[in-house]
Amino acid sequence: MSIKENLLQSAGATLENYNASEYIFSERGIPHFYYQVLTGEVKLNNYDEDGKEFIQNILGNDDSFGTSMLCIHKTYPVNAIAISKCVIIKLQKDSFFRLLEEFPSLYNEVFKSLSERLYKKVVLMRKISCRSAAERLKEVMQLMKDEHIDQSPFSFVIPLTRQQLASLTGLCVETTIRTIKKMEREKIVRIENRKILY
DNA sequence: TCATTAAAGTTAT
DNA sequence: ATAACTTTAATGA
Repeated sequence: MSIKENLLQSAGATLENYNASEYIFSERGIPHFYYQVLTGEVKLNNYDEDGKEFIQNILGNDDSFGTSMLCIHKTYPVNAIAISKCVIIKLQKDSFFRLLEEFPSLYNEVFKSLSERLYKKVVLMRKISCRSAAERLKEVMQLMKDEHIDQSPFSFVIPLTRQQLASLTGLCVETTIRTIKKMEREKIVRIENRKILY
């Protein structure tokens, strides 16, 4: 779900380097660019009044982000922050829309990608609301695992810290840790040198 | 059932 | 070294 890098380049896109924890854009900012991850990982998040983080989404290789806000001229409802060192390709808003005009097939790509995002968001929201901690964690892990080919038990290494898992489910870290431990005892997950296998 | 606080051990920068 | 993450335990809503 991405636009070819060379196509973006020819339309005038530029590469940006970010270090872990650097902001790419922040909440309430005005969208000016189409963004796509080349390497590394990016999270979309919010902080509540107490400073507690809620992660909306984690993006990786070839994922685009911030696109929906570009189309509806509203300010960003989230921050975009680099999780690791990463390279982001970004294209000026006007150039992005010109590119879509020039290559209508891209419209389908973008449309499909946005729809997919929306679908997953709805599914995730339903799964993490009104459920026990263990169920929330299991559903989030399952959703991530669904993206991968190998569905056999314990084949999927959860690519998140317990902190991030907590921020993604709205649980506190301690509860997350205790629940994961319990799930290990119940053979739902396996833990190998601190990595969670599902 | 889960959040919060505190305290201590471990890993990453 | 220092910050970030992980873990355990006690306490309370």
